[in-house]
Amino acid sequence: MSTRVRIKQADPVLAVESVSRKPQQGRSKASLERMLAAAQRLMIERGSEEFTLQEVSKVGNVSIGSIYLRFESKDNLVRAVIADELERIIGDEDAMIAKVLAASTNLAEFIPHYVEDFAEILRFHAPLLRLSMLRAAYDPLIAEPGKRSAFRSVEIATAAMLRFKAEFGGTDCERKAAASYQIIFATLARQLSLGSTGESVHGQQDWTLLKIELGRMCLAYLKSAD
Amino acid sequence: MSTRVRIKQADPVLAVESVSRKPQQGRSKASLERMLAAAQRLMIERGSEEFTLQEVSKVGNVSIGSIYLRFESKDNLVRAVIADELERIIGDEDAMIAKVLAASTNLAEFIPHYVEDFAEILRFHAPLLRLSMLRAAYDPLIAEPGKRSAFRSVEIATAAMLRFKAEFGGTDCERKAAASYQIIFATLARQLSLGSTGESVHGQQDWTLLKIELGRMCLAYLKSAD
Amino acid sequence: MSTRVRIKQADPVLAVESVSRKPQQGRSKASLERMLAAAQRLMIERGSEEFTLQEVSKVGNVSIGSIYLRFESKDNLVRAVIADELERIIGDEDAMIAKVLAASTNLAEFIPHYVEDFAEILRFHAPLLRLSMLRAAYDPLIAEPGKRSAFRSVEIATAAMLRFKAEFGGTDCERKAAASYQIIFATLARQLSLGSTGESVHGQQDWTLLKIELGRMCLAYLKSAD
Amino acid sequence: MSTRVRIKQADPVLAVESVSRKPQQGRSKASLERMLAAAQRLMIERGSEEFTLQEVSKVGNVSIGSIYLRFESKDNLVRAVIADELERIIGDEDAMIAKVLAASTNLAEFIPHYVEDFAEILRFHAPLLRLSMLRAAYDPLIAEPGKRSAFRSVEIATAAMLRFKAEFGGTDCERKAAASYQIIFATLARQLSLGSTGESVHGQQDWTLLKIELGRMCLAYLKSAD
DNA sequence: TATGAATGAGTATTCATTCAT
DNA sequence: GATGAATGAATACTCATTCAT
Repeated sequence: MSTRVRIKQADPVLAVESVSRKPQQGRSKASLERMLAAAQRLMIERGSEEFTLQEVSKVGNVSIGSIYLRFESKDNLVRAVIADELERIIGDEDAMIAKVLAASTNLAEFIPHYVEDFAEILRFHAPLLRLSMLRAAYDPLIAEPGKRSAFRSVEIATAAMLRFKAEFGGTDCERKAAASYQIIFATLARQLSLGSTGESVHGQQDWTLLKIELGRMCLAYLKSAD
Repeated sequence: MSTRVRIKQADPVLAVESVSRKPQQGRSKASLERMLAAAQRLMIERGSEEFTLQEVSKVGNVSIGSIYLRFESKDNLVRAVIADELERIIGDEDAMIAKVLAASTNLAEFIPHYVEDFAEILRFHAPLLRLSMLRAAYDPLIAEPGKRSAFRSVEIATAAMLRFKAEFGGTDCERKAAASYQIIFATLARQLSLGSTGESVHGQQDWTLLKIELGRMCLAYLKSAD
Repeated sequence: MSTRVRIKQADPVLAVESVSRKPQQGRSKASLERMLAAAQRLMIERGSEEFTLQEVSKVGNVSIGSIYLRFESKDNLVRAVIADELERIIGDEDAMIAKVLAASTNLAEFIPHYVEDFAEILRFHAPLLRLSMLRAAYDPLIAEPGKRSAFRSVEIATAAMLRFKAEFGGTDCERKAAASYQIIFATLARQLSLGSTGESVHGQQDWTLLKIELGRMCLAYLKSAD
Repeated sequence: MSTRVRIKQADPVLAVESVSRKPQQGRSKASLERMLAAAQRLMIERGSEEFTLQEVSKVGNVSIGSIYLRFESKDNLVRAVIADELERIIGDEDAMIAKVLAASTNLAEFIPHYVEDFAEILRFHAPLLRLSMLRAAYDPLIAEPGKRSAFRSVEIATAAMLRFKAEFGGTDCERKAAASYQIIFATLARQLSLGSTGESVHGQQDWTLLKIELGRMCLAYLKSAD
């Protein structure tokens, strides 16, 4: 498979339909789904892209030829798996923000709730999100949709915080909201090893505690006068 | 090289002396250093462990046989490079903390200064630190020293903050200091792509700004009464 | 596609009707012609048999299944294309000989004219003729019709020369006529890379010159007393 | 293996030493020779380049890795086999010309003798010469040395004929000598299927006869006044 | 009849590791 | 000790052929 360096530039769009060769239906569709599911499963189990097409063929009960009928290369299969996941994450976040906003009447309610639910989404998607971020570092075809989904995440989160702008201390609310998002995401991501930080996997204890403190810190910051 | 999965359990100690087969001296020592330097250089240049021993042999002007005389496997060579780096990072942090403490008379001086200098250390060691964290995810032989160096980092940082315990708001200063460290580290790490987060590489602007806000947030949090 | 070695012995007849599975008519006929034309075009463009049935399907607007409905294998499709071409070459030669004879009143007029027009026919059919000869080396099913068309070519050419038998020097006119044909054909074929002879592709200059000298040589030979 | 189209341009030199990675000696040398001999044998047996490296490995009793230690690719191995053969052909021709010249006191003795001996050399090297010419059509790395060896062949042959220039009829002896060479080579090559001409492999009878007539034709031509 | 999706055997190439010198 | 040539398992990708619809 291509090493980091050999990625060829190509069409930057990347939903499954764009990496996959054709829209499919019926048996074809089922076969496409089986190979995507098999690849996804292997990627999650292994925590890496180190699986062989032979394995996908066996696990997904699809012939190798079939895979090449849908995907130009193993790289494109991996990209499709990741692109799918990114789509799902965006959907989950949209829904989550709506739900949390509906349940919150002020900033002090919103922030901890958001941290909690955002953490849950990240935890759920952690395995593939991790691979997505790793690959984005050298594959522009993943970097692009990765960036898009990240921007989307920033936007909906800061927009939500700014609903409570009146409670913010100081001026420059946008800056504060943006910084809060960055810090929340970075901290959660690290706990989930999205950024692979060595001692990462803490006990449940630390993790719960950290989420609480993270909320407190953001609240203190957003409300602070200066 | 072994895939994530194939790591064999082995002696968990890992300073260079422990991965290397023998204590060396003179010519031998020089040769050992050349192979470590070559491997390090390749890892930094490539941003990955995708180098061949053939390359190490050429770059470091060492024979392949020599490498196997010192290291049981390519994995062990990589581990030694990482272990070395972790040692150096610890040293740098110790010195940095001492310097920043000496220059700070209160928390409001200490925090931004610490964020700034810690960021610099992480930036300097980013390439290998990234590989270290990536590998720690599946290689217990790296996870262990990684954890040790991370604990050390937490300890000296929180100890330093606690020097200004009197300025903290609320009770439970230890918890606040620890959370502050976690959040500072996570945020800095993410900006440096230590956790490869897609849109990661921000402009100088964002980066500078974020460090400032990070300091403000921590200060607000540490000083807040509740 | 079968390698040189794997050619299966089979019915040695080979006009299109013999390789094709059934006599066709109407829509079927048109489809058969489209696949033959597509294959021919690809063989000429590529200068080899390295095309895929997928490509024939696309270029000829025929389904792969259709191809297998007419031909037992890709090999047979290729054979049909070649057999067609051999038929056409024979027709062209017949017409050419008649025309050249009609225009010539003696050997000195006939020979250069024949060389010129024969060269033109070979040039026109060169791409497929080349493939035909290459394949004949290992495929008996092509060797056979190749031989037939070659014999035909010898026969009509020598018969034509022998019209001017009275002008020949020495005895054994048949032998001389046959040798002349062989040498003319071999020389022309080589210039057209039919036999791929390395430095083959000469300039227009050499080519024109060689045809002239070839005529002179044959004339000198045919007329020489001994 | 690369299709006709994918040949990469590269250093145009091509003796074995240039395609092979290093000058070798002792065991190394023997191993290099075994793989060359195995490849050569397979190419001759198959009459094509359709052999696998697995086969070379088995036949030559060399590991696949060893092959890649000497040759960058299967293509380069094939090139080396061909380049070797071209070298040998040049040597044989030089010796042959010298011998024939020494034994001939006039053109009528030289020409048939030359045709005979040249035919023998071509027959001996026919199998690889054929592959060489086939490959030269699309591989510049073979076209170049092929051209060189062809030019050499033309030069020494025409120079030899011109020793008997005094016996030539007409003017423009160089042109006649050159044309004679072209026609002799083309005719012999075709009989040996170097140009794969379908009915090619004639009986011993025809072949012997043709060589005689070829000599007569050249003599008649060279001596003819006009 | 006609279609074209599915199949899977076959092959060049890489690179960690060994071991004869 | 030191060398680096030799080893061979492992893997992405192609394409003729089949067969369910």
